[in-house]
This record gives sequence, structure tokens and C-alpha cells, in this order.
Amino acid sequence: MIRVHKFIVQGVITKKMNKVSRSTQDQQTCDRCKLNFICSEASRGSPFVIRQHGLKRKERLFSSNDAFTSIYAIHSGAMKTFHLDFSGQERIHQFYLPGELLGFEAVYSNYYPLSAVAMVNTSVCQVPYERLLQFVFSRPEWHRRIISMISQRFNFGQYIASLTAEQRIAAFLVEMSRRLFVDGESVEFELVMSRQDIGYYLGLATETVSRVFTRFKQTNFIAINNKKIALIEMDKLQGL
Amino acid sequence: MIRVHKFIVQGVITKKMNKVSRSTQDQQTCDRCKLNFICSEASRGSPFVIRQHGLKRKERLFSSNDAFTSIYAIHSGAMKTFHLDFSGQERIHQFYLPGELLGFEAVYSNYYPLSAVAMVNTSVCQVPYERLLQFVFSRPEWHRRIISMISQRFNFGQYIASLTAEQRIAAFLVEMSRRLFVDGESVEFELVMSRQDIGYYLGLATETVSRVFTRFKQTNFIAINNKKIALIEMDKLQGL
DNA sequence: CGGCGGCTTGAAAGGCATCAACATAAGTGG
DNA sequence: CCACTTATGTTGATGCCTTTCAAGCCGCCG
Repeated sequence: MIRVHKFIVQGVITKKMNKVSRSTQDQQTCDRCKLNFICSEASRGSPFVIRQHGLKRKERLFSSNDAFTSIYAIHSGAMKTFHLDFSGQERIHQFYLPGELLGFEAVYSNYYPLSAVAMVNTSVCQVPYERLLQFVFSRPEWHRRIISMISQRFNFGQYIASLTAEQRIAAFLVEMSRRLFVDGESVEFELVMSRQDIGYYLGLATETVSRVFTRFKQTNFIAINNKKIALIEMDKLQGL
Repeated sequence: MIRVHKFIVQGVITKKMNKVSRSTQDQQTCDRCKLNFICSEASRGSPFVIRQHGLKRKERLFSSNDAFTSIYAIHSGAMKTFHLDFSGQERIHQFYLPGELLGFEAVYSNYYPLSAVAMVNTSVCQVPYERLLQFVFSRPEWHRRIISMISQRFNFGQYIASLTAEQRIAAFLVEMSRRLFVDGESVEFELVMSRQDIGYYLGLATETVSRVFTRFKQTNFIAINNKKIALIEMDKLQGL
């Protein structure tokens, strides 16, 4: 059996906050936020982040075609963005982990092209886009940084189409651990998303995801027990 | 037999220009350039675009790991960006058509993560990034616009992993025609990339690409003769 | 005109999806 | 807190789609 020490993703909301009060605990999670460079400079009680939403599992943050107003930063928990294809099947575009931003997809068209729902109980910070721009424009060094940050998230996604099921899942697991742990030290975490979500995300059937997990478990590449997972042979996963 | 009227992609470089002189002919192709909103405002002989490179087919514009200096706009022709995977196989990330920009992938890391080569004889405009920022920051409305432009190109790529070969190729063809013809009127064009490139891009074997083209031809969804292609039943292609 | 790279077509093998049944976990109400 | 219900995950058998290997064709360029 494996023992999982950190459950960073599975952030349970213990209290719902409607205004920003940066407690010591917040400080930790805020450190990894991609907007921290602005947010931490903004004076306390500043209107940069207007509130912190608490979302229950499966609760929706915004829907496809909603008018674009805000960027959201994941404070704790995890979300997914998706749209429904012509046959009504969910197509997952991205998962969002603590510290990551969602909503930039809507900047160009001025409406959210995708829907966003919480995969576990989640807390997000809402940053009205106009206000964000206002802040960004107020400091020259931030100009460059925001462009850089947005450029970071370019189209590196479609290459998975040429990978086998095992390669896709290995890449997915490595990617998850990389995004969860900045230091890259720990390799034990909680899969917040269902097998089906992973399948939709990687273009695989749910059963295939399950089977590959079992195969990886048998070859001792990973240890897995339902949602708890530990990457044991990271090298071998990357070497697929 | 089909007759192809427009060969916008297959821009043959008749003259190599080393400084910017916006002839009437340039004006046409520049109109569709995503940086035209800045470039057209910059006074003639301004240092915004420093020169126009002529690249022969298969010639390289920059290589993976090169230091990042400039964004490039395709003036005529077409390019592809790719990297080599561990087994030395080419993985194509994106194709770039006239008016489109490449190089933004390098902003974050400050080096080009991918290599770029011309698929046909191609002419590009080089825009040094520092100079671009200088211009962009000089006008607030441009700043907003560049952020919007970059945000436009978000991760909508990986969904192809869940499509069949026919769906991927149909989507690819529709996408190409959309990017080539702003009005969406014409459906006849020249495929500048090889079957192999298309395969690498879509995660399919070259033979599969070929087979699907033949199948589409037999069902009269398209007319195709080597590189010349006409989308006859656009609706049916989209409906796959 | 000959050679070569790109393209097409065929046959066989393999990987993944699908369908189906079951197991386990999570959620709900008494 | 337990019993029930529902959602989620696992495992097996079968079939199909795509890859792979192989051979031949076509178009392009020297």
C-alpha cells in the first residue's frame, strides 16, 4: 500500500470568504499563483481581487457563451474546461490546478468559448479583466510579464495525437506532477479527475485509461489506489 | 479535372527585397497580416520591420534552442514549426500561412523551442521582439490588442486526439481553407505541405492520409490532384 | 530521359474502442 | 449510521480502424 502525504489538490473549503483576507495559510497557496506578482503588490483591501468564490464539486463557474468579464485563479481545488460536441459528448480542453489561471481563452472573442466546472470543492479568486489590464498598464515591468505569461501557454497540446495510450497517460501523469509540485520532488498526489475525464482529455476510452493504470501498476511504474497515485519510476514513464 | 484559380499559398518569390518597400502588391498581402495594425501606422522606412527574408523551400528560419530575437510574419509562402522526438522523428507543431505570426512560443523561455522551415519558397518579415514591445507599449490600444491576439491562439489543438482519421483530415482541410480565405468564399487551394507533414501534424501515418484523401475523392467530398485541392462538400466535411 | 522523392495501394498485424458484466466507491434518505 | 441507490472503476471478449511493411506508381528536377 502507498501512503499519500500531500493532498494539495484536494483542497476542502473550510470557510467561505467573500473578501480577500490574506491569512498565513493563503500566503502559501498564493505564492504559487501566476498573478501573485501583481496581487502581492496590490495593497490590502485593494480591489484587484474582488472576491473568492467557493464552488462545490460539479458546480459551474461559467458556461460556454457567457459574456467575458473575469480571469479566475484557482486558489484551492481543481477545475476543468470543456465543451459539448455535436453528439452531446463532453470534450475536455484543460484541467486547472492551484495557482493556475483560467479565462484567457475568452479574451479574443469576448465571451467564454468553454464551460468551466469544479472537479472537487474549489475556491477561486476572481480578477475582473478590465481591472487586471488597469493594473498591468500601471507598471511598465508588468507589461512584459503578462505577455510572457500568456505566451507560455501555447499550442503544445496536439502532439498527443501521435502517441500511444501508454505514452499519453505517462505524459499526462508526469505533466500533472510537474504542475502540482514546483520543486518536482514529490511524486505522490491525488488524481482529482475521473478516469472518464482523463479519457476525454487524452482522447482515450475510459476503459483504456483504467487498463493502462493497471498495466503501469503491474510493472511497478506507479502505485495507484483509486484516486491516490504515486509515480515510482518517473524515468520509465518519461521514456515511453 | 479541377481548375484552381488561386494559389495564394504558393507564393513564388520573384524578387528578393532587403528593405521594406510597400508596393501596391505588398499592400494586398499585408492587409491580412496580424501585425498590420501596427505596421501600417509605422511611418515608411520606419524600423519596425527590419527586413524581408526570402527563404527557399526547406530552408530554415530558426532552429530549436536558438536565442529568441524576433517574431516573424509570413508575407508569402508557408512555414512549419517542428521538433524532433527522442527517436529522431519530426513532430510538427503548426503550419503558418500568409499573414500569420510565428515566434511567440519563444517569448516565455527566451529561446525558440521549435525549429521553423519553409515548406515552399517563402518570404517573411522579421520583427525584433524588443522593437515590437516598444511600439506596442507606446499606445494603450495596441497593448490590449496584442494581448488579445496572443490569447487567440490557445490550446484548442489536443481535441483531435479523440477524432478518427477522417474527422482529423476533414477538420484540417476546413481549417486550412478558413485560414487561407478570410471571406470563406473560395474552397480551392494548394496544399503546400506533404502528406507526411499532414500525417505528423495530425498524428496519422502518411498512408492513412493518402487513403482518406482517396476516400473523400470517391465520395465527392473533395476534388484532389496531387497538391491541388477543392473542397466540394464543405458541410459534409464539417459534419463528420 | 533517368533517378529520386513523394504518393498510392494492398495485405497483414496490432492497438484501441465497444459492448457487456461485475466490483467498488460515493452519495442519499430513512 | 446503515441500507439502498447511483456513479465510478475494473476486467474480459470481440471487432474495427489504423499502423506497419511492402511494392509499385507518379511527378519533378537535374
